[in-house]
Amino acid sequence: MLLVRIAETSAALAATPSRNVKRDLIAGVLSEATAEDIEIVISYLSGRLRQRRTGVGWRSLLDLPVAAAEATLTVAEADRAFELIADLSGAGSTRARVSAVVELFGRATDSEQMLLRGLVFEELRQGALDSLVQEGLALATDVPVAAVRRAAMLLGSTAAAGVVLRRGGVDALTAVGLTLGVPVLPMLAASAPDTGAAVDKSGLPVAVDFKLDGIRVQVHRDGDVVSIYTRSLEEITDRLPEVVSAVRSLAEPQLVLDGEVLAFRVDGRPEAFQVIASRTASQVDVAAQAARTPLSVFFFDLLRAGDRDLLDAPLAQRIEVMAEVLPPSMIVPRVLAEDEATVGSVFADAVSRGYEGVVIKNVTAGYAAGRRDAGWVKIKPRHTFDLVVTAAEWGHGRRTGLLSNLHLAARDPGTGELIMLGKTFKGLTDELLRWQTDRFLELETRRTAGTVHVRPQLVVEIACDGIQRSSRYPGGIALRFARVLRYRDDKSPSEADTIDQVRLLANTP
DNA sequence: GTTGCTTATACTC
DNA sequence: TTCTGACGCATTCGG
DNA sequence: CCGAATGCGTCAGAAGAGTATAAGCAAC
Repeated sequence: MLLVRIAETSAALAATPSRNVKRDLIAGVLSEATAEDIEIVISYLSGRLRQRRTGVGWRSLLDLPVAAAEATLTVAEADRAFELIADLSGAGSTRARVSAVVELFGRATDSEQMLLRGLVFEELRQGALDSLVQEGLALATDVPVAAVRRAAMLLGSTAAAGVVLRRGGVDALTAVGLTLGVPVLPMLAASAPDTGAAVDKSGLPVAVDFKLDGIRVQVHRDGDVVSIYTRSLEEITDRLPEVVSAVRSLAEPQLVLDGEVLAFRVDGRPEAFQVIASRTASQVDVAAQAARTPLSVFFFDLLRAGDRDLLDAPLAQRIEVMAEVLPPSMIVPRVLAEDEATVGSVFADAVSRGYEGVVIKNVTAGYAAGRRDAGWVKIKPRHTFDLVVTAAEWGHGRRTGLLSNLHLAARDPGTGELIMLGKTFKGLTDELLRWQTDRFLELETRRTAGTVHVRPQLVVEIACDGIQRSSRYPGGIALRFARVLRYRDDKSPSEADTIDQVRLLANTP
């Protein structure tokens, strides 16, 4: 298939708001794709390259060659080019990568260059990603969407499901099962502001799991072979030797487990997220790091034990089997709750012991991978501060022409200076965006690239999940997941919160 | 040639 | 990771 | 009884914080 077919479809997708029209457009392209092309075509339609990392970023795409006049590139040729580019390494590879990129883009027309750019950045902005492609695939092949979704979850991608479907038809698609060593898309949790809202979503009874602020891991074991995958299904087995040996020590030889790795401080409270993230991201000198910061693994789900496939079993049953095959020390702290009051007390207990909150899980629900429905609902405490806006950045995409990203600062009670703690663009309605754009332009003092600096006059109430150590910001701390709640018209900057008040969050025992 | 700093990329939440 | 807004579908409301 | 209004689930897209690593480059 010619790449221009995808490029034109992508443009058409972007041009229509209707999900049904998008689905039909996708189905049209997929019905034309050959068995050889189908994986690439599905990948591209859902806005992704097949290659996980190519080493090509915005810098490499700064100056692109003049576009080709005629559309000759095929999807297979584009894929092969990215395959070669991804393989480059060592001295001189940066230059080689640039010239390979230039060559590829030089063969692409204008619309194809736009498509390739979108694929590289995963910012196609055509209003269709995986789920709509799944609907299109189902329509094109006359297969129920649910069957496509299920195979995609079990195989880790829609593209993989499409290959099976094209090669072996519906029968092959429905025959796809959980396979040891093939990671499944992880189940995701919805969120709720408090226990009442959470229980409304999940129903009762529920398992109330402590929410561990670490790194999600999916662990497969087939005898001596243990594989560990991240949330995005990247394999990180070699980075977590203690998890490998912990799982190898279990009696059950065949397992698929879902859990979180965590580290502890000497006082027994969980380490900061950054410490665990650093461990999980490190590939060099793993043994020394493991000695310095040992990780613990806590599993909260079990999808396979021996020949028992538990994917569709209710959580209550999966919990029972977990108790059979795992020692209590490897199971997430968890309480079964019949009522909201119990959920509330477990939440309070988890937070007071330094955990991130809780995730409540309906005990009748199966493992619905890749979906963010009401089966799991997370609850986290919400901290709020009144901070001063010192600048705002011009938005992109649907926020073009609007001042969007706010620079937030707290007062230094000693000097009276404002100390920047981070930025946020979240929580702003369209109306608020328009209002603040006008207001900031009135308060403008100077302008730097993409940023309008303003007189520190406006106070916003900001919610965040917590604070973290920062080497970037002058106060040594930064806000985690900051979002705007409202402007405090009733407060002047002198009444905003101080950096000391913000720091108190870090020092909770 | 080695060392140390900077930049780009890719990943976690 | 969080949040807002738009779409599509099902259910309820009103003349 | 039928079209309009409303509610809800699902999806897309706006962009934050940190950390590690490889390659490039300047200084010794």
